[in-house]
Amino acid sequence: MSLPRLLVVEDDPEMRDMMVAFLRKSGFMVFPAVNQNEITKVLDAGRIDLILLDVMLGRENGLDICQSLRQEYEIPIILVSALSADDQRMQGYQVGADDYIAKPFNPELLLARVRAVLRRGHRSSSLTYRRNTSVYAFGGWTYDGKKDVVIAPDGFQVALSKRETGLLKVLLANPHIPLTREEIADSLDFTRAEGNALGTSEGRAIDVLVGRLRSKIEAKPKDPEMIRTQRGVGYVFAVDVVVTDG
Amino acid sequence: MSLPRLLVVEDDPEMRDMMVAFLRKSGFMVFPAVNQNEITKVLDAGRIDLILLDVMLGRENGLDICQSLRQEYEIPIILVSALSADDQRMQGYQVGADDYIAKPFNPELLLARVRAVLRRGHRSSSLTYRRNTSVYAFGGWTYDGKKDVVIAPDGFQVALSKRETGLLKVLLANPHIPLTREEIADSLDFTRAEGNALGTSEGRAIDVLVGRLRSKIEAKPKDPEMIRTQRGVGYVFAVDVVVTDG
DNA sequence: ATGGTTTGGTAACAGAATGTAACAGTTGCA
DNA sequence: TGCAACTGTTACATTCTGTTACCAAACCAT
Repeated sequence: MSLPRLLVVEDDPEMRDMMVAFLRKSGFMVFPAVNQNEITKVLDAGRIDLILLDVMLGRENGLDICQSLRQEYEIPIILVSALSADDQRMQGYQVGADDYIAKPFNPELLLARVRAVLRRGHRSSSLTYRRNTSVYAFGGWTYDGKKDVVIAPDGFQVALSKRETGLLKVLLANPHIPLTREEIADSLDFTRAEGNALGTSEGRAIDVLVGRLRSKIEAKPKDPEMIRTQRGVGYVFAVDVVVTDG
Repeated sequence: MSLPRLLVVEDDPEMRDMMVAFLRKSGFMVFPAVNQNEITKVLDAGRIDLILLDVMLGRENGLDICQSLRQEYEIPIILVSALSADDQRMQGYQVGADDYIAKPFNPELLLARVRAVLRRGHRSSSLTYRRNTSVYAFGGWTYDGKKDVVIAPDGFQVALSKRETGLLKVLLANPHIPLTREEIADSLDFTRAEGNALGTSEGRAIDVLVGRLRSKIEAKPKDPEMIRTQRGVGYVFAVDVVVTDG
């Protein structure tokens, strides 16, 4: 099969060259662009499977470009930004971005996100978005958001604590998407300053919480199949999730 | 589906920014306003699903604004106030507010209230508001306010004490809305200074009362389905309530 | 292949929050 | 007036959750 074709939109030469080189080494065909004019040329020239779009583009704005692209293309878009403004991320999802990565980022995380978005294709999914009344089916399990209950494959209800349920919701909202501990913590505790690195024990708290949830929903908690560890990144919910409105 | 759109009316910049940031992170599109003039502009600009309205607005008064809005809009309104005046809360309901939150508040509580009000739409419901002659149906049970009797699903009447009935009324008036122990205590005892934190034993008294009511109306008091515990917040009546005028 | 470093798993602990049995004082009724 | 019911209070038990420490696994340099 052909290599996935990425478009990297970044006006900073050093950053652009670094991203292009790294992604090419990782097995992608990568096309660089500096502004919307160049984006258009690349899109007209051939198939693009995913766009990595910097938000700060000199005189142009990545959010505006994203919105403009959505008028005509269904191509997955990952926004990349150095800014940590809380509302910008939400704005990104509002203009149709599929994911959002904050600079500076671990190249492994970038790779994981790119692969995740490529795998699931274009479909908005965010860390914070949750429909409380939906029913989620995953791996033989069911989570009923309206009744707030978890049903095991054997039909029995499993009691989860508030934090465990919160973590499950985050995972259900982001299947196949690697999540850092910071992202998980942000989703569980909205008062946390987003983007702030976790302290040592805060990160361990996420690890312990993941372990506790695993012990309740994994057939083999020591060899988890649903909540996988992504070393150096965080965790990924490696199971298909079917959502039904309540 | 589209994100719920909230309007936060707060003249204190720090408080407004904090609420806006928190609510945006929680998955809402949030629009700030400082006074009635700005409110009008936001409402004219597009759909608003809920208004969070501070009562103390410099030279303007949130209660007056609420009343004014009710002349023209059916948008749910939650009043937010630092004052603890008992009658102010009643005034709020009288001018058409859907809910009332006293500062300082737990962000989780704010979120829970916003979601509850959005879910049930515009419909007056308050902690203290009670139509004593109504008939309430919930979870197979019935409470007849006129006769002041509780009928179990099996058709038999269940005797509740005065305090237990009082608690039930509070819960029936606020289905799906997390209530703190302070709010429950305020509703049960009108002479209590509203907004005052409960003493240790006062809070335990609410816990014991909840336990006693659970033991009478829950199929499994140790695993309650109607009166759920919301750790760190209080309790929530997690059952649909159908009200019929007597 | 080996040793050192980094990262993640998890058992154990501690503090906070909640459930509840038991007790005592209060209230209402016969 | 006596008694039963009611209700607040207390104390103990249980649950929840963050933190710490130890250990195992993975990774990297030599």
